[in-house]
Amino acid sequence: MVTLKDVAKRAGVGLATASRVIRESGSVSVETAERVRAAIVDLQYRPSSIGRAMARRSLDALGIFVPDYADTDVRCILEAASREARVANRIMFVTGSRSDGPVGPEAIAAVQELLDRDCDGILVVAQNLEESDLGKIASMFEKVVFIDRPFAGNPDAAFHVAHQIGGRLAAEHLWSFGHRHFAFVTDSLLVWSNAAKLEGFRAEIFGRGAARESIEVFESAPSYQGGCESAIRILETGFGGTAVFCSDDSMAAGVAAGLRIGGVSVPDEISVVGYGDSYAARYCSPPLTTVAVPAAEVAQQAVRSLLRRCYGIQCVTEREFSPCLVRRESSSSTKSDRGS
Amino acid sequence: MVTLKDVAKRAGVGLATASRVIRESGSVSVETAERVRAAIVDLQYRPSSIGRAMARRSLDALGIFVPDYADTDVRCILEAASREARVANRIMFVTGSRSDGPVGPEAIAAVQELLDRDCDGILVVAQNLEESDLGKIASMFEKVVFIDRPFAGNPDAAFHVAHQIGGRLAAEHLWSFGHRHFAFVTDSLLVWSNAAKLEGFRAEIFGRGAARESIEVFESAPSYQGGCESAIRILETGFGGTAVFCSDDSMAAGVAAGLRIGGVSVPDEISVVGYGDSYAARYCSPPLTTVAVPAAEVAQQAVRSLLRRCYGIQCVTEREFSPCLVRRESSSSTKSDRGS
DNA sequence: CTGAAAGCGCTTACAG
DNA sequence: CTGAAAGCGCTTACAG
Repeated sequence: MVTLKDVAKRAGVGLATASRVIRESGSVSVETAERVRAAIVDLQYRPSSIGRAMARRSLDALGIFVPDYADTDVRCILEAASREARVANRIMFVTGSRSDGPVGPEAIAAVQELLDRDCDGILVVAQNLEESDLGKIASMFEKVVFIDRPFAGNPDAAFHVAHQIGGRLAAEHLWSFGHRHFAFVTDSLLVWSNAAKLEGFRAEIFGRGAARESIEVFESAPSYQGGCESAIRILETGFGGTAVFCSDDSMAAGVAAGLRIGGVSVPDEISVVGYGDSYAARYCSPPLTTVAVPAAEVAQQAVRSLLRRCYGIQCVTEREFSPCLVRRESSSSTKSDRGS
Repeated sequence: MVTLKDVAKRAGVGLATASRVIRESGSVSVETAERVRAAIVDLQYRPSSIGRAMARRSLDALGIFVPDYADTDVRCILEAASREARVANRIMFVTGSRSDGPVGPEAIAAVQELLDRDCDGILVVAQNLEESDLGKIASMFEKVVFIDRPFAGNPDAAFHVAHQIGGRLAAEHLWSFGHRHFAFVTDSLLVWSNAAKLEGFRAEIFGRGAARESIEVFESAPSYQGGCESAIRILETGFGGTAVFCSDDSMAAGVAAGLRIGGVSVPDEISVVGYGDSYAARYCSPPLTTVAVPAAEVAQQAVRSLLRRCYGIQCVTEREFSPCLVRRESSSSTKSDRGS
């Protein structure tokens, strides 16, 4: 392996000088620099990032933990995060769950591994984590940023979409179409984002004077299958409403299918609104009205804030991320009262 | 920062001994080991991976280049790759394209960066690269493995699905339903996987005695939109066939939609078969018959082969990855000759 | 502008 | 079983 020492010897200079021309720091005379550069080319020298890391005590690396690659947003997050790091001349370590066990312990183990790897900062995709998990992680290491979930213990360390606004948008949209009685379909209200969507939805609906009973909640698995099952339960319970808001597009696609199976037409009899603007929303039939979410921007800003904290790199960082409504064909104005 | 030296001093032993008990290598008396462990706990010592990397001249890290996160398989690939690396106690650096420019130069630049980071081995998701790009990359570094594309320059360094078989499966399926005249819709035959799908499709169809004209090729953008446009062109050219095979599910979903817009029913008048078994296939209407692909296994085996080459870690590695047909509702037996 | 030297935190023959 | 020492490839005061 060719080292700096070889370069210095070849160029007839000291180690320090050779280092200076490579780092382009400090002052070196033009001729000396020229000689060093020639030596580098001759020897095909490549600096060792390990040696540099040793001396500087940093790998210039960030780490990211991704609990669930199946999630729609993860693609955007990873892409935006690795790009943002690269632009700042940092590299990104990725790590995921090892098993399908509870995500809290997985996240903690992963963060520990990332720390053992001497990352300067860590990003945690935290959508399925609980406040207490975030607390534990934050106590392990100071330079952590959470994505897709707020952190009461340190709000500045969390970047996430304002899902309450997403819920409001869906409510507003359905209300304006004349709907007054709703079902909310979700996988679990223990997941922060789902609770936030419902919170916003409720705030908007109740704010317009509707009664508490006008929103019924149904829970099932976070999948097409789960949505289908919810639809069946909705029909079985004699649901008298005209609109279903789902916390996830796959579920919404399943709900639409399940309703159709049950003989209910979408959107003529029941409108369905999804969330996420994923493939499921675009390709299902009818294409879903849904709430689109700026996942990439969230990740980008999260990385930037980490870069600032780790390296003092200054860049503008936004903190507000609002979703927006995408109108498609699964929602329409109420045609008839389904007679409840 | 607490270092090994601190631990050794505290335990009253030499550096070498402390190192031995941490690495659990070499022989150390039970009592000594006990004292060292106590010191580690007392001081909350965490070994520095940078120090270790310096001494061992390896970060125990692999790198992966992902050209396009939008690709369906990428999720599986990243998940499988990072998991497989982690199981072997290695970490994974991720890097993607910086721009939307040509992927060849992007890949080369990324590999160079990964090398500069002292990765021990590199994975390249190579679906959109050309043989010459792979050649250049292979000449930069020996320990590279390509995913999703064969490499004539070194077949053992490439792991990919046998898309020819995927093409055959689609052909077999459609043929058995009585179809004899086809359209193949793709974004570009310059992409290896697309060419392979068509090659397999043709081999099967021609092998059954069909004429060359029985397969017409249409090219458009690799998206729903593109598929839609292809469908319109197919109808405009007075296509007399009864089946469309697409190199990609999104395009197939678009084709189905486009045909419907053109007044042609799917699958009653024209059958559509997609490729990839992505969300688009599951959620579009009608759900698409498609070819499912073992993307995760390909990535897993690619990582394993790299682990073997970089660290001599032995594990069974498969080299054959066959897709399989998923029958859904977009294909059926020919009802009528569309009179060509 | 330049270079010798110390130091970053480990591992690993080697000698005892 | 144990420890002093050399070495991994850089960076960076410091003195000249």
